[in-house]
Amino acid sequence: MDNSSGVGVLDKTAAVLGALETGPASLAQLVQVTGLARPTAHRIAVALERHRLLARDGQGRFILGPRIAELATAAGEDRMLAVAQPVLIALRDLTGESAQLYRRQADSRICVAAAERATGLRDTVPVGTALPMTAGSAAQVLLAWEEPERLHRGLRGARFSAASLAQVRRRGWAASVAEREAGVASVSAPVRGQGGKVIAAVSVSGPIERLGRSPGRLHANAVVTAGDRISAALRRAS
Amino acid sequence: MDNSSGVGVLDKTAAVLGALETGPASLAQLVQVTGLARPTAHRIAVALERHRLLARDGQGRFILGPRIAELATAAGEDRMLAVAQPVLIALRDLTGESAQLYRRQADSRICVAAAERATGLRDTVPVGTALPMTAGSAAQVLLAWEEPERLHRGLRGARFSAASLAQVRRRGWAASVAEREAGVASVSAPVRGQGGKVIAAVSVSGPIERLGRSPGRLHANAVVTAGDRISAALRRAS
DNA sequence: GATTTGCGTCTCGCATTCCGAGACGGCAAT
DNA sequence: ATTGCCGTCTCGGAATGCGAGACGCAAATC
Repeated sequence: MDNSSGVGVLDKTAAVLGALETGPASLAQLVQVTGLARPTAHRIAVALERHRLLARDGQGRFILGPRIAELATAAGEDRMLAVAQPVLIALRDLTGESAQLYRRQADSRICVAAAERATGLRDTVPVGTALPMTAGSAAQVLLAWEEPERLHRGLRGARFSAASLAQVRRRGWAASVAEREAGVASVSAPVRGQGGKVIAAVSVSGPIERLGRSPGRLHANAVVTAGDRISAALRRAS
Repeated sequence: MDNSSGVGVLDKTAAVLGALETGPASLAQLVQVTGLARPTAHRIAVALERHRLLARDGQGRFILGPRIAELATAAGEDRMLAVAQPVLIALRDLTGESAQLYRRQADSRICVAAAERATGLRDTVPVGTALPMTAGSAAQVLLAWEEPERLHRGLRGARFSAASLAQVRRRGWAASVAEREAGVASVSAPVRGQGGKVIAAVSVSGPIERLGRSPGRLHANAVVTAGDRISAALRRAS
């Protein structure tokens, strides 16, 4: 099958990147593997280096550059948000509460996606908000499945205990009442990546007036199901 | 600063990739963000799509493509090997035994790098070899810091116990004698990635005749130091 | 130590490639 | 029904990129 895209420089570029997928290569090796003329391979490799898509190792050989990882991180983030957004909207509509997705970032959790209840009394967490790992049901979920040392380190200053995290693992979800903020209750469940690691937490949150002092009783099923659907969709997308 | 690389098509390509780093974009948005003429932006985007560096989302917008993740995975693997190889060589020379680096892959551990003792009685594990997770000091290290559920699942069929994994966590290294193979002893220590997660195990292995029935006594310090050096170098490289 | 070979890098004349104005069809907005 | 904007395509022309050849350097060979 013809591998030509109609833009010759990009066809040559793809060949160069492909050649470096197997490991570092000298210019001579690039020439051999890609079949390009030496000045051509040199010019394209140096131009890619200039844009940080390639770099050189300690022996002057070409390697894939740091920009590749930057773009891959951006691409991964996009994929998760694309998958999660319709699930959050469905969760909001099903439960009648605002829904969010949180990821851990050092000692904080970041709201990376949200579907807000449109009217009336509601909990608003704007996308981008950083919240602490010491309070809230999402913090419990992001911490509960860590290896024991990191779990215990994470409990310092937390408003929940190791015992409640054990309960989270057993039930598969966490609930909180007036932990992060007075008058707000929430329920969270894990989103798991490849290999089952917890990579995010999906939540609904709202006023205690509506959710009561046992918010899990109302909404745990819906939240766990939402987490399962996001997890399954991410596995399918890989 | 002039961002020109000397290959105009690659300059335009870098602009397109950069525009998509923030999220999906229609052709019109690409034109706006990059300043390219519409047919130019279209031709380059479609050519990148052809090489899987871009793709389209459900609404026809351009997004970063699957090839980005493939190249990033290859680049990450390269970096770890580049960092580990001199450390394995130094470990081999210091201990006089063969040294290896293992990564976990489902129910196996793969030897991804090795520095072999050149002469005499020696343990040879060729790069690429898949070994079981049920025996050997590297298996203990790759399992010891898992979250409890995955740790217990991993103990099924293993020739070591939860108690010995607790000892591994306490000491920071594992030793095995005649576990994977009669006559072979080994010592392993963790390699940790960003955030401290165990991502690989560094090992020395050799005959029981030389290493004795307490191989950790001889070589644990050197192996733990090697693991720390690889971990530190990976953190610096990011 | 001298010579040869192969490397990475650079130049520049030329031909091909890429550019972008304009056209087209489709669809959403008015 | 009309208008405006979108994505896609064509094609003449000019600018870009190509690659043969040259150069300097270092490693390999004799």
